[in-house]
Amino acid sequence: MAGGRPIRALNVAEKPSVAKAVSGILSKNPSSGGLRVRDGRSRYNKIFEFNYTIQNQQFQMSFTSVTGHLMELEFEERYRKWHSCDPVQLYQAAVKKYVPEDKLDIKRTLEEEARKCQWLILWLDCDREGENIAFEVVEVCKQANRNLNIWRARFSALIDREIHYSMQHLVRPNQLFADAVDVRQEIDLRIGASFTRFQTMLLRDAFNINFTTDDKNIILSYGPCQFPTLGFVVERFWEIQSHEPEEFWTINCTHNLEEGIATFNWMRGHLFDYTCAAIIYEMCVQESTATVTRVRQQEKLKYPPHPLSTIELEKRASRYFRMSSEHTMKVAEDLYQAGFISYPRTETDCFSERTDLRMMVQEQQGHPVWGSYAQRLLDPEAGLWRNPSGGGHDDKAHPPIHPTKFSAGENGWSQDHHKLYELVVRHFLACVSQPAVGAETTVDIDIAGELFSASGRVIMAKNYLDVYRFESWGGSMIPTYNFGQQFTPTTLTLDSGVTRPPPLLSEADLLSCMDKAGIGTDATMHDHIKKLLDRFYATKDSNTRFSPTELGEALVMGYDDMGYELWKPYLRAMMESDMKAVSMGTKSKTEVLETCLQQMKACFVDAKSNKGKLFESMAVFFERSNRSSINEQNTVAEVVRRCSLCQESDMVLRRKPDGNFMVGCTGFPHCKNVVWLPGSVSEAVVTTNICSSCAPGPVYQIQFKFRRLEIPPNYGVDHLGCIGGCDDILRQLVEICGTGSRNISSVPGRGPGHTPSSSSAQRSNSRGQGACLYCRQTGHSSDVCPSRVSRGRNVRSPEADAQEGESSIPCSSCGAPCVLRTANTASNRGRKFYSCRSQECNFFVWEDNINEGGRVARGNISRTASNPSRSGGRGRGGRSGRQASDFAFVSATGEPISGRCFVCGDPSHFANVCPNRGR
DNA sequence: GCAAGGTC
Repeated sequence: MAGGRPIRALNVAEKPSVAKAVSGILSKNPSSGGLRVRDGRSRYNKIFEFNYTIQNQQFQMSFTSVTGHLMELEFEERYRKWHSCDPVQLYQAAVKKYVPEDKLDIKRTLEEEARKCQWLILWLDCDREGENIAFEVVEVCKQANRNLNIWRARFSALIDREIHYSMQHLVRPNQLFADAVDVRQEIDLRIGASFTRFQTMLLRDAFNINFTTDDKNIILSYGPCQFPTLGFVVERFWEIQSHEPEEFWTINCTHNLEEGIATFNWMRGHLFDYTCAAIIYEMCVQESTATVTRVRQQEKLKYPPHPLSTIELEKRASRYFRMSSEHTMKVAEDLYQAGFISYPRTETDCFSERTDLRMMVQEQQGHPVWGSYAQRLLDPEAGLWRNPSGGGHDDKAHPPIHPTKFSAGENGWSQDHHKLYELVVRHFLACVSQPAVGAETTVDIDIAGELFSASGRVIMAKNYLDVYRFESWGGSMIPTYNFGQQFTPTTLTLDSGVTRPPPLLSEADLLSCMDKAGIGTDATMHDHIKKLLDRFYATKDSNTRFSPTELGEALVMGYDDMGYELWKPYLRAMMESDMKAVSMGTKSKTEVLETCLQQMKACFVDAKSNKGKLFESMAVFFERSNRSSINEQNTVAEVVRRCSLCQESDMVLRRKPDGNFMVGCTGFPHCKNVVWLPGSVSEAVVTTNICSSCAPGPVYQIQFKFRRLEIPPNYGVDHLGCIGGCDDILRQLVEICGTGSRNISSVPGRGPGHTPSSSSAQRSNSRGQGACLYCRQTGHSSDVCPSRVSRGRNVRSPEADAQEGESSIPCSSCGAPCVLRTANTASNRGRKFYSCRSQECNFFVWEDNINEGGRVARGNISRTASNPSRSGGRGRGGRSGRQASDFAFVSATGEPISGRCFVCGDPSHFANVCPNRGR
């Protein structure tokens, strides 16, 4: 590059702080002539000036910034109004990128500066969005100065060496990265706007959604990020609702010594089969001497967390302080703006090797609470320092969140500012500390062939736990044992428990789900969560756990009933992989856009024709509204034909407040032309088929669905009909069923459709009333419908567990699997029993014996203090020589319960020695 | 009035 006259270059960063930081670094050299600052058109985006040399060429640098995206994507004016078009048109409607009003001042600064420069150097963040913003800046600057020489600086941290290196090794901007973002923007806009308009106009006025005083303004939004987020909440809620508690049993053993108490856990964990657990327990009781089979001592380390990314900050603030992710980001932004912490929106969880970590620790030495810990960290003799280990994420744009300025608390800080700053500092100090060290002892014992294990832990060095007060690592003592040592347990109990459903999703859980599925970015995840609350789709309790509202559940249920997974994260995942393909150049921008929008349009059209499902799911929770007749004018009605009476307006298909359909003239009340349809219509959709005989045309045919129970058996449920006068079937059904022109209850003999419930009390019970939404049978509600089991809402059903021949329990005699079978003998036909699969073993037990006779001792049963007998018995097979009659059981309350055989019910022996077994 | 993504 030649020397000579200095070149004027305009540098642009993504945010003011980066413009300031990079200018500061580049102007440190005395030859820079110092750093000068002047105002631009925007009060936030200053312009920094300094001199710089790139490969012997002198430059006069101006360095300014934007604030994120400079442009927005929007539909052309004629599509902006909600009623301007059928939402389906939004899949083709023209869109344009423009600079919104509040960014015009930045645009003007860029134009003015660009005119004075020969070079444009782009310092946007080095991610896809940054690259897209770079091209927005290029577009604006090029319009002002077509001859600009355009360069891109690539940097991953605001560190002197790296910034200088970037400036000396400028590259060209990457169009493919920017294209990928263009694809995302367009898809998000078209899908979001079309579905939001569709479902809002369809449902808002049709139902009484009583969330606000003015629920006319409620928006039922759909978005490719917000809906899957709602999906996570609803799915967990359904999982909890469909949980069926299942009883299980476990054997616990304790041993008390002067040194302490050891609690031994059964290696089998727990068994769901009582008989099996009880028989094993019985064996243990009869041969209750415990033998130590292994003593293991190990050093265990508990590592400090990785450096702090945004999602971790949000999750931990939620867990430790119950702060919402949205509030956390607000407070973090304040701390960042005031210079106390680094940039809070980062995916990076590892520090660059060039970061001066020790200097950051030094800053904290004077703090009254954690200052002494910082001092210890810097003392080589303390041996507390450890270079932080990263979690493998790097957004190449920002470092992990860390303190940037010391503070012992500022005057203007709220409690939450204090808490969050403390979390950032303690987390940072923890990251550069040694892990906590513990000595763990594990003792395995054998009782009658069953294995149990106990462990204890002594904390040897707390290390990072000294400063990271949010985490703990419990220590527990265990007495000393030696290999081969034998002892008699102090207690040996058979305890029962019940499986519990998972808890509602916490905010931290929700963030994890989103992170895993790639929903949102570090900077937007909290927005999506907040949107669920703002849209009344979900609520958050004081424990930061989320439940869907009836509205949220109804919407997800509606789409689920249609068979779409629009509420699942797959659409976003598909878009993400397509975006990657675009950014790699393996797929073109147009190809991805066309394919995705084509698929989504087909889905939208299908959803529109299946809107009855959304109506049905909404009707489960909400009353129909009387506003709908007026406001249905606002929905985009489907045109059937030009009105043959007034010949001025269209005849459109409408659904009335009572749920019935009609075709009426839009010229009403001036023109009163109307075609009444049969009252038995449950769904009606105008098709694109044109009737070949009715005139004047076109008259579009309508696809009808009739309620089976309301039409004669010789008529089909599905019918493609015409209202132009040519359709005999339609005419006959009007005669037979009547029209939907009267109130449904006044038509005798007509089966109920989805009659709107008339009170809130009724509404709250609506799930248990009327026909099931799924199979339309009465007697159960849709959420427990057996036909839904396979679709995942009911996680498990008892019927599914009791499959003929399914291997379900280990044989208590030989250990081989027992299978559940159904008897086919004359006396026991249909009766279920378990039998052992082994040819050598003939273990057999009636299932109803287990349920009725087996549970003789509910709750905890344990051995009494009486001495166990080891005298030979009359049993056969397995572990011989046991006799049950010497034993008594006590219940959890200490009352004695005599033992009883689970096979034949005889109290004189146990099942494993039952003479009737296998008969 | 709608999305999600930047950012103040």
